[in-house]
Amino acid sequence: MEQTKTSKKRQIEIREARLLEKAGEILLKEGLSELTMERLAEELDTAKGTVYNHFPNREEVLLAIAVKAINKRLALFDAASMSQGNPKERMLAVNVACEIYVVHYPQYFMVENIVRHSAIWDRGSEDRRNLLRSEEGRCMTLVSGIVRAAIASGDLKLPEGISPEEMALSLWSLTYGSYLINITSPSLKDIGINDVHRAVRIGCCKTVDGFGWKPLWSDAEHAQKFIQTRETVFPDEKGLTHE
Amino acid sequence: MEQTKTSKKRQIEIREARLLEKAGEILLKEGLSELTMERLAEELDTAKGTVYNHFPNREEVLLAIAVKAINKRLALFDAASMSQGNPKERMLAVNVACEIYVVHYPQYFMVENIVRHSAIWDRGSEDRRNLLRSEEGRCMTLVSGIVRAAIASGDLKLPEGISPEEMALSLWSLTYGSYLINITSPSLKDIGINDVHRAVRIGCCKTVDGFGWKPLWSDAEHAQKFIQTRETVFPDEKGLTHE
DNA sequence: AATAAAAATTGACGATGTGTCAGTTTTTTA
DNA sequence: TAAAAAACTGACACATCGTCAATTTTTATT
Repeated sequence: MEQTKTSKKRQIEIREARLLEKAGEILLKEGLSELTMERLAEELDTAKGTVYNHFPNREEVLLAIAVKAINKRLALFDAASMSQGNPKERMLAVNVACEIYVVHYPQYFMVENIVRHSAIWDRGSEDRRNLLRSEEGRCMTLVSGIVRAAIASGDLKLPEGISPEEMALSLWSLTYGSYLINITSPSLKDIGINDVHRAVRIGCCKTVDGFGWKPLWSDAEHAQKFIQTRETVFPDEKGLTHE
Repeated sequence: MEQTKTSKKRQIEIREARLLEKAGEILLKEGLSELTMERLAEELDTAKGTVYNHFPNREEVLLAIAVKAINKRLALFDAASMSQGNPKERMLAVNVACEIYVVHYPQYFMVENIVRHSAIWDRGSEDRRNLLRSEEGRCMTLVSGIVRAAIASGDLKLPEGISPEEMALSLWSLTYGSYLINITSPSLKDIGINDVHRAVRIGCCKTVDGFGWKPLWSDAEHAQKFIQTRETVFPDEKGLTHE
Protein backbone atom coordinates (compact mmCIF):
# COMPACT_ATOMS: atom_id res chain seq x y z
CA MET A 1 0.00 0.00 0.00
CA GLU A 2 2.70 2.39 -1.01
CA GLN A 3 0.66 5.00 -2.84
CA THR A 4 -3.05 5.43 -2.35
CA LYS A 5 -3.13 8.64 -4.33
CA THR A 6 -3.65 6.89 -7.62
CA SER A 7 -6.10 4.06 -7.51
CA LYS A 8 -5.24 0.87 -9.32
CA LYS A 9 -7.89 1.56 -11.93
CA ARG A 10 -6.27 4.84 -12.73
CA GLN A 11 -2.85 3.22 -12.99
CA ILE A 12 -4.20 0.75 -15.49
CA GLU A 13 -5.84 3.45 -17.53
CA ILE A 14 -2.59 5.34 -17.70
CA ARG A 15 -0.72 2.24 -18.76
CA GLU A 16 -3.22 1.54 -21.50
CA ALA A 17 -2.78 5.04 -22.84
CA ARG A 18 0.99 4.62 -22.74
CA LEU A 19 0.66 1.28 -24.46
CA LEU A 20 -1.31 2.72 -27.36
CA GLU A 21 1.03 5.69 -27.60
CA LYS A 22 4.05 3.42 -27.73
CA ALA A 23 2.41 1.05 -30.18
CA GLY A 24 1.66 3.90 -32.57
CA GLU A 25 5.24 5.04 -32.28
CA ILE A 26 6.66 1.62 -33.07
CA LEU A 27 4.25 1.28 -35.96
CA LEU A 28 5.32 4.56 -37.51
CA LYS A 29 9.04 4.29 -36.90
CA GLU A 30 9.71 0.58 -37.19
CA GLY A 31 6.76 -0.92 -39.01
CA LEU A 32 4.06 -3.44 -38.28
CA SER A 33 6.36 -6.43 -37.95
CA GLU A 34 8.19 -4.86 -35.03
CA LEU A 35 4.97 -4.39 -33.12
CA THR A 36 4.81 -7.58 -31.07
CA MET A 37 3.09 -8.20 -27.78
CA GLU A 38 6.40 -9.13 -26.18
CA ARG A 39 7.94 -5.91 -27.36
CA LEU A 40 5.06 -3.92 -25.88
CA ALA A 41 5.51 -5.73 -22.57
CA GLU A 42 9.18 -4.83 -22.50
CA GLU A 43 8.50 -1.22 -23.37
CA LEU A 44 6.03 -0.99 -20.51
CA ASP A 45 8.28 -2.87 -18.07
CA THR A 46 5.68 -5.51 -17.50
CA ALA A 47 4.93 -9.10 -18.41
CA LYS A 48 3.30 -10.30 -21.57
CA GLY A 49 0.31 -11.57 -19.62
CA THR A 50 -0.41 -8.04 -18.45
CA VAL A 51 -0.48 -6.76 -21.99
CA TYR A 52 -2.96 -9.50 -22.78
CA ASN A 53 -4.99 -8.25 -19.84
CA HIS A 54 -5.48 -5.01 -21.69
CA PHE A 55 -6.08 -6.48 -25.15
CA PRO A 56 -6.99 -10.06 -26.03
CA ASN A 57 -4.75 -10.05 -29.10
CA ARG A 58 -2.46 -7.99 -31.24
CA GLU A 59 -5.18 -7.05 -33.68
CA GLU A 60 -7.22 -5.44 -30.93
CA VAL A 61 -4.29 -3.18 -30.14
CA LEU A 62 -4.30 -2.04 -33.73
CA LEU A 63 -8.05 -1.54 -33.73
CA ALA A 64 -7.80 0.47 -30.53
CA ILE A 65 -5.32 2.81 -32.18
CA ALA A 66 -7.60 2.98 -35.19
CA VAL A 67 -10.43 4.10 -32.92
CA LYS A 68 -8.26 6.93 -31.62
CA ALA A 69 -7.40 7.73 -35.22
CA ILE A 70 -10.93 7.88 -36.51
CA ASN A 71 -11.94 10.02 -33.54
CA LYS A 72 -9.25 12.51 -34.42
CA ARG A 73 -10.28 12.50 -38.05
CA LEU A 74 -13.91 12.95 -37.11
CA ALA A 75 -13.02 15.90 -34.91
CA LEU A 76 -11.14 17.54 -37.78
CA PHE A 77 -13.96 16.87 -40.24
CA ASP A 78 -16.43 18.16 -37.72
CA ALA A 79 -14.57 21.43 -37.28
CA ALA A 80 -14.42 21.74 -41.06
CA SER A 81 -18.10 21.11 -41.63
CA MET A 82 -19.08 23.54 -38.87
CA SER A 83 -16.88 26.28 -40.23
CA GLN A 84 -18.15 29.58 -41.58
CA GLY A 85 -18.94 29.94 -45.24
CA ASN A 86 -20.98 28.52 -48.08
CA PRO A 87 -21.02 24.78 -48.78
CA LYS A 88 -18.15 24.94 -51.24
CA GLU A 89 -16.00 26.75 -48.70
CA ARG A 90 -16.87 24.16 -46.09
CA MET A 91 -15.95 21.38 -48.47
CA LEU A 92 -12.62 23.09 -48.98
CA ALA A 93 -12.23 23.08 -45.21
CA VAL A 94 -12.66 19.30 -45.29
CA ASN A 95 -9.83 19.09 -47.81
CA VAL A 96 -7.72 21.13 -45.44
CA ALA A 97 -8.69 18.79 -42.61
CA CYS A 98 -7.53 15.79 -44.64
CA GLU A 99 -4.17 17.36 -45.29
CA ILE A 100 -3.71 18.23 -41.64
CA TYR A 101 -4.69 14.71 -40.64
CA VAL A 102 -2.19 13.06 -42.96
CA VAL A 103 0.66 15.41 -42.13
CA HIS A 104 0.19 15.75 -38.38
CA TYR A 105 -0.99 12.25 -37.54
CA PRO A 106 0.81 9.93 -39.95
CA GLN A 107 0.62 6.99 -37.59
CA TYR A 108 -3.16 7.40 -37.51
CA PHE A 109 -3.44 7.44 -41.27
CA MET A 110 -1.20 4.39 -41.34
CA VAL A 111 -3.20 2.42 -38.82
CA GLU A 112 -6.49 3.16 -40.55
CA ASN A 113 -5.06 1.42 -43.58
CA ILE A 114 -3.60 -1.45 -41.66
CA VAL A 115 -6.83 -2.42 -39.94
CA ARG A 116 -8.61 -2.53 -43.29
CA HIS A 117 -6.78 -5.78 -44.00
CA SER A 118 -9.07 -8.71 -43.43
CA ALA A 119 -6.35 -10.59 -41.57
CA ILE A 120 -6.56 -7.92 -38.90
CA TRP A 121 -10.11 -6.72 -39.26
CA ASP A 122 -11.66 -10.15 -38.86
CA ARG A 123 -9.91 -10.81 -35.57
CA GLY A 124 -11.01 -7.63 -33.87
CA SER A 125 -13.90 -7.54 -31.44
CA GLU A 126 -17.38 -6.90 -32.72
CA ASP A 127 -17.60 -3.82 -30.52
CA ARG A 128 -14.53 -2.07 -31.83
CA ARG A 129 -15.40 -2.98 -35.41
CA ASN A 130 -18.86 -1.49 -35.03
CA LEU A 131 -17.45 1.60 -33.42
CA LEU A 132 -15.00 2.09 -36.28
CA ARG A 133 -17.66 1.53 -38.91
CA SER A 134 -20.03 3.92 -37.26
CA GLU A 135 -17.46 6.70 -36.85
CA GLU A 136 -16.36 6.19 -40.42
CA GLY A 137 -19.97 6.48 -41.47
CA ARG A 138 -20.25 9.73 -39.53
CA CYS A 139 -17.25 11.14 -41.35
CA MET A 140 -18.87 10.27 -44.64
CA THR A 141 -22.19 11.71 -43.49
CA LEU A 142 -20.55 15.00 -42.61
CA VAL A 143 -19.12 15.27 -46.09
CA SER A 144 -22.23 14.17 -47.92
CA GLY A 145 -24.16 16.60 -45.71
CA ILE A 146 -22.16 19.43 -47.21
CA VAL A 147 -22.94 18.11 -50.67
CA ARG A 148 -26.64 18.02 -49.77
CA ALA A 149 -26.44 21.57 -48.51
CA ALA A 150 -24.94 22.66 -51.82
CA ILE A 151 -27.73 20.92 -53.69
CA ALA A 152 -30.36 22.50 -51.45
CA SER A 153 -28.90 25.95 -51.98
CA GLY A 154 -28.83 25.46 -55.74
CA ASP A 155 -25.04 25.67 -55.95
CA LEU A 156 -24.75 22.09 -57.21
CA LYS A 157 -26.75 19.76 -59.39
CA LEU A 158 -25.66 16.14 -59.42
CA PRO A 159 -25.90 13.92 -62.51
CA GLU A 160 -29.03 11.82 -62.75
CA GLY A 161 -29.05 8.95 -60.27
CA ILE A 162 -25.88 9.98 -58.43
CA SER A 163 -26.24 10.37 -54.68
CA PRO A 164 -24.40 12.88 -52.51
CA GLU A 165 -22.60 9.93 -50.93
CA GLU A 166 -21.29 8.84 -54.29
CA MET A 167 -19.87 12.27 -54.94
CA ALA A 168 -18.36 12.33 -51.46
CA LEU A 169 -16.76 8.97 -52.25
CA SER A 170 -15.05 10.46 -55.30
CA LEU A 171 -13.42 13.19 -53.25
CA TRP A 172 -12.50 10.92 -50.39
CA SER A 173 -11.11 8.29 -52.76
CA LEU A 174 -8.97 10.79 -54.59
CA THR A 175 -7.51 12.05 -51.33
CA TYR A 176 -7.19 8.69 -49.64
CA GLY A 177 -5.82 6.96 -52.72
CA SER A 178 -3.20 9.64 -53.35
CA TYR A 179 -1.93 9.66 -49.81
CA LEU A 180 -1.94 5.90 -49.64
CA ILE A 181 0.11 5.67 -52.83
CA ASN A 182 2.36 8.33 -51.40
CA ILE A 183 3.21 6.48 -48.22
CA THR A 184 3.51 3.10 -49.89
CA SER A 185 5.45 4.25 -52.97
CA PRO A 186 8.31 6.29 -51.60
CA SER A 187 9.49 6.75 -55.17
CA LEU A 188 6.56 8.91 -56.19
CA LYS A 189 9.05 11.67 -56.95
CA ASP A 190 10.69 9.42 -59.54
CA ILE A 191 7.53 9.39 -61.58
CA GLY A 192 7.01 13.13 -61.57
CA ILE A 193 5.04 13.82 -58.39
CA ASN A 194 7.00 16.30 -56.34
CA ASP A 195 4.35 17.58 -53.98
CA VAL A 196 1.54 15.15 -53.31
CA HIS A 197 -0.36 17.69 -51.24
CA ARG A 198 -0.48 20.13 -54.11
CA ALA A 199 -1.59 17.37 -56.44
CA VAL A 200 -4.42 16.38 -54.09
CA ARG A 201 -5.52 19.97 -53.63
CA ILE A 202 -5.75 20.52 -57.36
CA GLY A 203 -7.34 17.15 -58.00
CA CYS A 204 -10.11 17.79 -55.49
CA CYS A 205 -10.57 21.32 -56.75
CA LYS A 206 -10.94 20.17 -60.33
CA THR A 207 -13.24 17.32 -59.41
CA VAL A 208 -15.51 19.70 -57.55
CA ASP A 209 -15.39 22.03 -60.57
CA GLY A 210 -16.21 19.13 -62.84
CA PHE A 211 -19.43 18.51 -60.94
CA GLY A 212 -20.24 22.18 -61.60
CA TRP A 213 -20.27 23.21 -57.96
CA LYS A 214 -20.72 26.98 -57.64
CA PRO A 215 -19.34 29.49 -56.95
CA LEU A 216 -16.52 28.79 -59.36
CA TRP A 217 -13.08 29.95 -58.31
CA SER A 218 -9.93 30.58 -60.29
CA ASP A 219 -6.91 28.45 -59.46
CA ALA A 220 -5.34 31.40 -57.68
CA GLU A 221 -8.46 32.03 -55.62
CA HIS A 222 -8.62 28.39 -54.70
CA ALA A 223 -5.01 28.31 -53.55
CA GLN A 224 -5.46 31.45 -51.52
CA LYS A 225 -8.66 30.22 -49.88
CA PHE A 226 -6.95 26.97 -48.97
CA ILE A 227 -4.23 28.70 -46.99
CA GLN A 228 -6.70 31.09 -45.44
CA THR A 229 -8.96 28.24 -44.34
CA ARG A 230 -6.08 26.44 -42.73
CA GLU A 231 -5.29 29.47 -40.65
CA THR A 232 -8.81 30.41 -39.65
CA VAL A 233 -10.46 27.02 -39.18
CA PHE A 234 -7.49 25.11 -37.78
CA PRO A 235 -5.39 27.65 -35.91
CA ASP A 236 -4.27 25.01 -33.42
CA GLU A 237 -2.87 22.59 -35.98
CA LYS A 238 0.28 24.45 -36.76
CA GLY A 239 3.62 23.45 -38.09
CA LEU A 240 2.78 21.60 -41.28
CA THR A 241 6.17 20.14 -41.98
CA HIS A 242 6.04 19.98 -45.73
CA GLU A 243 6.36 23.65 -46.53
CA MET B 1 13.08 -42.66 -65.61
CA GLU B 2 9.37 -43.08 -66.03
CA GLN B 3 8.62 -40.13 -68.30
CA THR B 4 11.23 -38.42 -70.42
CA LYS B 5 8.60 -36.44 -72.30
CA THR B 6 8.61 -33.59 -69.86
CA SER B 7 12.01 -32.55 -68.66
CA LYS B 8 12.50 -31.83 -64.98
CA LYS B 9 12.86 -28.13 -65.67
CA ARG B 10 9.50 -28.11 -67.36
CA GLN B 11 7.92 -29.98 -64.45
CA ILE B 12 9.24 -27.40 -62.06
CA GLU B 13 7.94 -24.54 -64.17
CA ILE B 14 4.53 -26.10 -64.26
CA ARG B 15 4.54 -26.56 -60.52
CA GLU B 16 5.53 -22.96 -59.97
CA ALA B 17 2.65 -21.80 -62.12
CA ARG B 18 0.28 -24.06 -60.20
CA LEU B 19 1.69 -22.75 -56.95
CA LEU B 20 1.01 -19.14 -57.87
CA GLU B 21 -2.41 -20.01 -59.20
CA LYS B 22 -3.31 -21.82 -56.00
CA ALA B 23 -1.85 -19.08 -53.83
CA GLY B 24 -3.96 -16.45 -55.60
CA GLU B 25 -7.00 -18.63 -55.09
CA ILE B 26 -6.38 -19.06 -51.36
CA LEU B 27 -5.74 -15.36 -51.03
CA LEU B 28 -9.02 -14.42 -52.67
CA LYS B 29 -11.21 -17.06 -51.08
CA GLU B 30 -9.70 -17.51 -47.63
CA GLY B 31 -7.55 -14.49 -46.98
CA LEU B 32 -3.91 -13.76 -46.36
CA SER B 33 -3.69 -15.58 -43.04
CA GLU B 34 -4.61 -18.88 -44.66
CA LEU B 35 -1.82 -18.57 -47.17
CA THR B 36 0.99 -20.43 -45.42
CA MET B 37 3.96 -22.22 -46.93
CA GLU B 38 2.84 -25.44 -45.31
CA ARG B 39 -0.58 -25.09 -46.84
CA LEU B 40 0.95 -24.53 -50.27
CA ALA B 41 3.08 -27.63 -49.86
CA GLU B 42 0.01 -29.68 -49.04
CA GLU B 43 -1.94 -28.28 -51.96
CA LEU B 44 0.88 -29.22 -54.32
CA ASP B 45 1.39 -32.65 -52.73
CA THR B 46 4.97 -31.87 -51.95
CA ALA B 47 7.19 -31.05 -48.99
CA LYS B 48 7.69 -27.65 -47.46
CA GLY B 49 11.32 -27.67 -48.49
CA THR B 50 10.31 -27.89 -52.13
CA VAL B 51 8.12 -24.84 -51.82
CA TYR B 52 11.09 -23.03 -50.35
CA ASN B 53 13.06 -24.20 -53.37
CA HIS B 54 10.77 -22.10 -55.51
CA PHE B 55 10.55 -19.07 -53.25
CA PRO B 56 12.84 -18.15 -50.37
CA ASN B 57 9.96 -16.88 -48.25
CA ARG B 58 6.26 -16.23 -48.13
CA GLU B 59 6.63 -12.62 -49.14
CA GLU B 60 8.30 -13.56 -52.38
CA VAL B 61 5.29 -15.69 -53.27
CA LEU B 62 3.11 -12.64 -52.84
CA LEU B 63 5.46 -10.47 -54.87
CA ALA B 64 5.52 -13.07 -57.62
CA ILE B 65 1.72 -12.93 -57.83
CA ALA B 66 1.94 -9.15 -57.82
CA VAL B 67 4.27 -9.32 -60.82
CA LYS B 68 1.69 -11.38 -62.70
CA ALA B 69 -0.91 -8.85 -61.61
CA ILE B 70 0.93 -5.77 -62.78
CA ASN B 71 1.69 -7.47 -66.09
CA LYS B 72 -1.98 -8.08 -66.63
CA ARG B 73 -2.80 -4.51 -65.69
CA LEU B 74 -0.13 -3.18 -67.98
CA ALA B 75 -1.49 -5.25 -70.85
CA LEU B 76 -4.96 -3.84 -70.30
CA PHE B 77 -3.67 -0.28 -70.02
CA ASP B 78 -1.59 -0.82 -73.11
CA ALA B 79 -4.57 -1.97 -75.15
CA ALA B 80 -6.47 1.06 -73.90
CA SER B 81 -3.78 3.56 -74.75
CA MET B 82 -3.28 2.06 -78.21
CA SER B 83 -6.98 2.14 -78.99
CA GLN B 84 -8.54 4.24 -81.71
CA GLY B 85 -9.76 7.72 -80.96
CA ASN B 86 -8.76 11.09 -79.61
CA PRO B 87 -6.88 11.38 -76.29
CA LYS B 88 -10.04 11.77 -74.26
CA GLU B 89 -11.49 8.62 -75.78
CA ARG B 90 -8.29 6.77 -75.03
CA MET B 91 -8.38 7.97 -71.45
CA LEU B 92 -11.90 6.63 -71.23
CA ALA B 93 -10.55 3.33 -72.48
CA VAL B 94 -8.13 3.31 -69.54
CA ASN B 95 -11.08 3.77 -67.20
CA VAL B 96 -12.70 0.79 -68.86
CA ALA B 97 -9.47 -1.16 -68.43
CA CYS B 98 -9.45 -0.41 -64.69
CA GLU B 99 -12.99 -1.64 -64.31
CA ILE B 100 -12.23 -4.83 -66.19
CA TYR B 101 -9.12 -5.39 -64.10
CA VAL B 102 -10.92 -5.04 -60.80
CA VAL B 103 -13.90 -7.12 -61.82
CA HIS B 104 -12.17 -9.90 -63.72
CA TYR B 105 -8.99 -10.22 -61.68
CA PRO B 106 -9.97 -9.45 -58.09
CA GLN B 107 -7.12 -11.51 -56.66
CA TYR B 108 -4.68 -9.41 -58.65
CA PHE B 109 -6.12 -6.17 -57.38
CA MET B 110 -5.99 -7.61 -53.89
CA VAL B 111 -2.39 -8.71 -54.09
CA GLU B 112 -1.23 -5.39 -55.46
CA ASN B 113 -2.54 -3.84 -52.26
CA ILE B 114 -1.11 -6.50 -50.00
CA VAL B 115 2.44 -6.16 -51.26
CA ARG B 116 2.33 -2.41 -50.67
CA HIS B 117 2.57 -3.13 -46.94
CA SER B 118 6.08 -2.56 -45.75
CA ALA B 119 6.06 -5.78 -43.74
CA ILE B 120 5.82 -7.61 -47.04
CA TRP B 121 7.49 -5.20 -49.41
CA ASP B 122 10.70 -4.95 -47.42
CA ARG B 123 11.24 -8.69 -47.40
CA GLY B 124 10.94 -9.18 -51.12
CA SER B 125 13.95 -9.55 -53.36
CA GLU B 126 15.50 -6.46 -54.89
CA ASP B 127 14.83 -7.86 -58.34
CA ARG B 128 11.13 -8.41 -57.95
CA ARG B 129 10.72 -5.05 -56.22
CA ASN B 130 12.46 -3.26 -59.07
CA LEU B 131 10.39 -5.13 -61.61
CA LEU B 132 7.18 -4.15 -59.86
CA ARG B 133 8.22 -0.52 -59.54
CA SER B 134 9.22 -0.33 -63.14
CA GLU B 135 6.04 -1.89 -64.48
CA GLU B 136 4.02 0.34 -62.23
CA GLY B 137 5.92 3.29 -63.63
CA ARG B 138 5.11 2.14 -67.13
CA CYS B 139 1.42 2.03 -66.31
CA MET B 140 1.64 5.57 -65.03
CA THR B 141 3.62 6.64 -68.08
CA LEU B 142 1.00 5.26 -70.42
CA VAL B 143 -1.66 7.31 -68.70
CA SER B 144 0.38 10.49 -68.45
CA GLY B 145 1.29 9.99 -72.11
CA ILE B 146 -2.37 10.29 -73.00
CA VAL B 147 -2.55 13.47 -70.95
CA ARG B 148 0.48 14.82 -72.81
CA ALA B 149 -1.15 13.97 -76.11
CA ALA B 150 -4.24 15.90 -75.08
CA ILE B 151 -2.10 18.89 -74.15
CA ALA B 152 -0.20 18.67 -77.43
CA SER B 153 -3.41 18.55 -79.43
CA GLY B 154 -4.79 21.56 -77.56
CA ASP B 155 -7.67 19.58 -76.02
CA LEU B 156 -6.39 20.15 -72.49
CA LYS B 157 -4.58 22.90 -70.62
CA LEU B 158 -3.30 22.01 -67.16
CA PRO B 159 -3.21 24.48 -64.28
CA GLU B 160 0.08 26.29 -63.81
CA GLY B 161 2.79 24.04 -62.42
CA ILE B 162 0.77 20.83 -62.60
CA SER B 163 2.42 18.01 -64.50
CA PRO B 164 0.63 15.38 -66.58
CA GLU B 165 1.75 12.83 -63.99
CA GLU B 166 -0.01 14.74 -61.27
CA MET B 167 -3.22 14.75 -63.22
CA ALA B 168 -2.82 11.05 -63.93
CA LEU B 169 -2.38 10.51 -60.20
CA SER B 170 -5.73 12.15 -59.52
CA LEU B 171 -7.54 9.77 -61.83
CA TRP B 172 -5.65 6.72 -60.66
CA SER B 173 -6.16 7.65 -57.00
CA LEU B 174 -9.85 8.16 -57.44
CA THR B 175 -10.21 4.76 -59.08
CA TYR B 176 -7.79 2.91 -56.83
CA GLY B 177 -9.11 4.52 -53.67
CA SER B 178 -12.73 3.77 -54.50
CA TYR B 179 -12.10 0.15 -55.31
CA LEU B 180 -9.90 -0.29 -52.29
CA ILE B 181 -12.56 1.14 -50.02
CA ASN B 182 -15.04 -1.08 -51.78
CA ILE B 183 -13.22 -4.33 -51.09
CA THR B 184 -12.23 -3.42 -47.56
CA SER B 185 -15.56 -1.89 -46.49
CA PRO B 186 -18.14 -4.46 -47.43
CA SER B 187 -20.76 -2.16 -45.95
CA LEU B 188 -20.39 0.50 -48.61
CA LYS B 189 -24.02 -0.08 -49.51
CA ASP B 190 -25.03 0.92 -46.00
CA ILE B 191 -23.67 4.39 -46.55
CA GLY B 192 -25.45 4.96 -49.82
CA ILE B 193 -23.07 3.54 -52.44
CA ASN B 194 -24.96 0.95 -54.42
CA ASP B 195 -22.80 0.64 -57.51
CA VAL B 196 -19.18 1.49 -56.98
CA HIS B 197 -18.40 1.08 -60.68
CA ARG B 198 -20.93 3.69 -61.64
CA ALA B 199 -19.57 6.02 -58.95
CA VAL B 200 -16.03 5.60 -60.26
CA ARG B 201 -17.11 6.14 -63.86
CA ILE B 202 -18.86 9.37 -62.99
CA GLY B 203 -16.10 10.52 -60.66
CA CYS B 204 -13.45 10.10 -63.35
CA CYS B 205 -15.68 11.67 -65.96
CA LYS B 206 -16.30 14.73 -63.80
CA THR B 207 -12.67 15.05 -62.81
CA VAL B 208 -11.65 15.01 -66.45
CA ASP B 209 -14.35 17.59 -67.14
CA GLY B 210 -13.10 19.69 -64.27
CA PHE B 211 -9.68 19.91 -65.88
CA GLY B 212 -11.47 21.20 -68.96
CA TRP B 213 -10.48 18.32 -71.21
CA LYS B 214 -12.17 18.63 -74.60
CA PRO B 215 -14.26 17.48 -76.33
CA LEU B 216 -16.90 17.79 -73.62
CA TRP B 217 -19.51 15.08 -73.49
CA SER B 218 -22.92 14.95 -71.89
CA ASP B 219 -23.48 12.38 -69.15
CA ALA B 220 -25.49 10.28 -71.59
CA GLU B 221 -22.78 10.42 -74.24
CA HIS B 222 -20.20 9.45 -71.66
CA ALA B 223 -22.19 6.46 -70.48
CA GLN B 224 -22.77 5.32 -74.02
CA LYS B 225 -19.13 5.69 -75.00
CA PHE B 226 -18.10 3.71 -71.96
CA ILE B 227 -20.14 0.68 -72.96
CA GLN B 228 -19.09 1.02 -76.56
CA THR B 229 -15.41 1.16 -75.61
CA ARG B 230 -15.72 -1.94 -73.52
CA GLU B 231 -17.10 -3.84 -76.47
CA THR B 232 -14.73 -2.58 -79.11
CA VAL B 233 -11.44 -2.29 -77.22
CA PHE B 234 -11.83 -5.29 -74.92
CA PRO B 235 -13.97 -7.79 -76.80
CA ASP B 236 -12.16 -10.69 -75.11
CA GLU B 237 -12.86 -9.59 -71.56
CA LYS B 238 -16.47 -10.58 -71.42
CA GLY B 239 -18.83 -11.46 -68.66
CA LEU B 240 -18.59 -8.52 -66.31
CA THR B 241 -20.44 -9.99 -63.39
CA HIS B 242 -21.84 -6.85 -61.87
CA GLU B 243 -24.52 -6.04 -64.41
C1' DA C 1 -5.07 -3.23 11.92
C1' DA C 2 -5.88 -7.78 10.61
C1' DT C 3 -8.00 -10.76 7.51
C1' DA C 4 -10.57 -12.37 3.69
C1' DA C 5 -11.94 -11.72 -1.01
C1' DA C 6 -11.07 -9.87 -5.40
C1' DA C 7 -8.18 -8.31 -8.86
C1' DA C 8 -4.00 -8.05 -11.19
C1' DT C 9 0.47 -9.89 -12.45
C1' DT C 10 3.64 -13.26 -13.99
C1' DG C 11 6.30 -16.36 -16.88
C1' DA C 12 6.36 -21.12 -18.24
C1' DC C 13 3.99 -23.65 -21.70
C1' DG C 14 1.46 -25.56 -25.84
C1' DA C 15 0.38 -24.44 -30.46
C1' DT C 16 1.43 -22.80 -34.91
C1' DG C 17 4.17 -21.08 -38.61
C1' DT C 18 8.85 -19.78 -40.51
C1' DG C 19 12.97 -20.98 -42.67
C1' DT C 20 17.21 -24.28 -42.64
C1' DC C 21 19.82 -28.22 -43.75
C1' DA C 22 21.85 -32.83 -43.73
C1' DG C 23 20.57 -36.92 -45.58
C1' DT C 24 18.02 -39.27 -49.38
C1' DT C 25 16.12 -39.84 -53.91
C1' DT C 26 15.75 -38.61 -58.65
C1' DT C 27 17.58 -36.79 -62.82
C1' DT C 28 21.18 -35.61 -65.83
C1' DT C 29 25.68 -36.21 -67.66
C1' DA C 30 29.57 -38.73 -69.31
C1' DT D 1 25.92 -47.95 -66.39
C1' DA D 2 28.27 -45.25 -63.04
C1' DA D 3 29.33 -40.75 -61.25
C1' DA D 4 27.89 -36.08 -60.60
C1' DA D 5 24.39 -32.77 -60.14
C1' DA D 6 20.02 -31.39 -58.94
C1' DA D 7 15.89 -31.78 -56.49
C1' DC D 8 13.29 -33.41 -52.60
C1' DT D 9 12.28 -34.31 -47.82
C1' DG D 10 10.93 -33.77 -43.07
C1' DA D 11 13.02 -33.16 -38.62
C1' DC D 12 14.71 -29.27 -36.24
C1' DA D 13 15.74 -24.61 -34.24
C1' DC D 14 13.57 -20.49 -33.69
C1' DA D 15 10.00 -16.87 -33.03
C1' DT D 16 5.58 -15.23 -31.70
C1' DC D 17 1.01 -15.96 -30.23
C1' DG D 18 -2.19 -16.55 -26.67
C1' DT D 19 -3.29 -19.35 -22.19
C1' DC D 20 -3.41 -20.29 -17.43
C1' DA D 21 -2.27 -21.88 -12.79
C1' DA D 22 0.31 -20.03 -9.29
C1' DT D 23 1.65 -15.84 -6.99
C1' DT D 24 1.46 -11.05 -5.58
C1' DT D 25 -0.97 -6.86 -4.90
C1' DT D 26 -5.03 -4.28 -4.03
C1' DT D 27 -9.47 -3.57 -2.12
C1' DA D 28 -13.20 -4.57 1.05
C1' DT D 29 -14.72 -6.02 5.56
C1' DT D 30 -14.80 -6.44 10.43
